[in-house]
Amino acid sequence: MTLKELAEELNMSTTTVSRVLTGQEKKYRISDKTADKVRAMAKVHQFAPNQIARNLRLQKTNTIGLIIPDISNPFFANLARTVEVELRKRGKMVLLCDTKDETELERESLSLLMGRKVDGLLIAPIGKEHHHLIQQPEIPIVLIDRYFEDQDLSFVTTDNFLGACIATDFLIEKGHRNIACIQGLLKTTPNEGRVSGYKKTMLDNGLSDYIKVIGEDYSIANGYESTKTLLSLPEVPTAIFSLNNQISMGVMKALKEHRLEVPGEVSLISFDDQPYFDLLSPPLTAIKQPMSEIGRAAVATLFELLEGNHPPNQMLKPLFVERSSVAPIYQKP
Amino acid sequence: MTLKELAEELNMSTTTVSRVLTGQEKKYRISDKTADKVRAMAKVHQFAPNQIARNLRLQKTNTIGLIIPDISNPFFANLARTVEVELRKRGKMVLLCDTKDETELERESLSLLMGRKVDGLLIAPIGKEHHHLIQQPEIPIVLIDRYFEDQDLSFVTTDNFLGACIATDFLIEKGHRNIACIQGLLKTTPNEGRVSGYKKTMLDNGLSDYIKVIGEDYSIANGYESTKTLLSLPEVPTAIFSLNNQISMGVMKALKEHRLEVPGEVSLISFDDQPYFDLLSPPLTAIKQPMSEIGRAAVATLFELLEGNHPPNQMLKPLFVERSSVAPIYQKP
DNA sequence: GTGAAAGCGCTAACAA
DNA sequence: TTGTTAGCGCTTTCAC
Repeated sequence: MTLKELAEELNMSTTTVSRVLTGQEKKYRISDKTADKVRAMAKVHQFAPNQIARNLRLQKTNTIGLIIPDISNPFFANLARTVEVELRKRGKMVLLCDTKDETELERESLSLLMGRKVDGLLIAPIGKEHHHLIQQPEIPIVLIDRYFEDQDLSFVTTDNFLGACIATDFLIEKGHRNIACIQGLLKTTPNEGRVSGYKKTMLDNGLSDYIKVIGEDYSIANGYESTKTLLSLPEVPTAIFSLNNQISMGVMKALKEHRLEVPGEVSLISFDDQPYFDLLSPPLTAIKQPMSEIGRAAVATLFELLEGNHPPNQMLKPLFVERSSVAPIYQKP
Repeated sequence: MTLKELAEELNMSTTTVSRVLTGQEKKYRISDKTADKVRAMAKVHQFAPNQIARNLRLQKTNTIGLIIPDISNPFFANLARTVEVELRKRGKMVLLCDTKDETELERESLSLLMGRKVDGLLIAPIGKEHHHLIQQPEIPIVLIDRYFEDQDLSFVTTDNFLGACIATDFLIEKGHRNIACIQGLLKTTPNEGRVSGYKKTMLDNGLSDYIKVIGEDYSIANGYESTKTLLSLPEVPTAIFSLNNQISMGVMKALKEHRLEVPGEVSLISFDDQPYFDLLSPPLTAIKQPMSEIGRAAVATLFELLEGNHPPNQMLKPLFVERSSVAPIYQKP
């Protein structure tokens, strides 16, 4: 049923009906009697305005595009959930695009979403290239997790540097000196932040000789291979700091294969906490990113942008979740 | 830039431009020269048609609504990924709704998506109520995972009955007799299928005295509490069959707290495989649902429906993934 | 207080 | 081979 049909049935103009249904009755001083009649009839017919027509007329879709590299990664799945819930609260819906970590798909997603005239964009970019992120015409964009120093797009992210400092500090306090770091995707801001935090802390503690960064992406395979490499070193590290959850899984797998006990023989801290970390053997000590906060902050930032403001970028504090994958070094002389 | 502006710049009618850009040049025998000019100019201006206007005119949005109870559950996250990728291949985008396992939100999502005139709906329903799933006007709907016997909506699901039979059979073959089953949400088809499979297999093997079904939803808490109850029984089961991944996490937690060794003292099989099952201690034996296949089948079914066909419902075969959480019973007399 | 009519940007029936 | 025009369903300016 259309607005027009409804109006005909009521013997009124579409204007009046529309005004009542969009809550502008006061503004146009429509009589209560008329308004009530309209509402009653609308209810009877379960009338719902055609959003497409509405969008076209209003030049606004109440739709936000959400672009993420891999929704099957729990990190992003959690993010997607918070974002969806927050946006819905504010009357927006989300068009989801999974880029499968392929820049080409990211580019494509972006133009598809622009064609659909989304009101704004929430992007967890892949991060290798990023100039395609700025589109014509410009619409509000908030980057999540990864961002770019040479572009002034708004972003919300974890304070990766701080997180890495906390993790490294903790290991050092437990007496570790030979601490290796297995990194994720090179040249992406989170990775660089984490690596810097690690390096800085090592340096500050006079452990520059032990600084060892290895690895190249956020994958199980990378964690696995990198660990194997570390184990083949003349001086095997007593602790590993792994820069995301997937890498940690690879590390665990390799360690298990080599029958090395954690934390007895090798200690491990992971960036990115996950619910199942509790159930691993041993339960993994981790730096937890505040996912819900990130999601909420991203949405809030986007709304500021939509309202024409200039919200500040946000670096949210990570949490330290101590479990039992780190042992003091003096246990093993 | 709009089609009209483009046409003006080319000194042509919008009709011609539209025809070329929608690939109907042959049909209307538009001269190559004209067509080339149009394409060239469109490229120069990076013209992309306004999809909102297009949708309104065509009465079709090329958008599919995806409604799921919890995208942060890896089961649904995986599903969402396959679905998104498959739909995109076929030129559709997805509007995502997370219902947080609340029927009210499911209802709301449905009407929001109807208002946006999605071409079809993919729903993993919560399953407690379901009459709101049939909307006016009717549009193609495919249910995923859960479905309803008394409604003839198309569905794609795992053969839950078969999966449960395989799991139970395996335990029995290993010599277990006292096998408990921790179930998920009551009165939902997957749960009922799994429970029936368990019961049937126990019955067929003359173990009716040992049939024990406990639990009430798909949560970690339920797995945890139910396990505690089982452990307080005079005759503690030698094996537990847990009906989903979340429940299994709760089971593991409770078992760990009680310092019961798996599989030494209690064996465990889980419905729903997850990547991290490999890393648990011990690695969990599981019944794996073919997520990618389910996603692909759901999309394929939806397209059949969109084309006016009557595709058959699908029950896909689960896979048995043997790891090391089940021990033969004679190890423990 | 209410309504007529224009127009958002596109496609397609009909005309030429 | 190309163009004119109506209309998808809604909101809103302007008029009464």
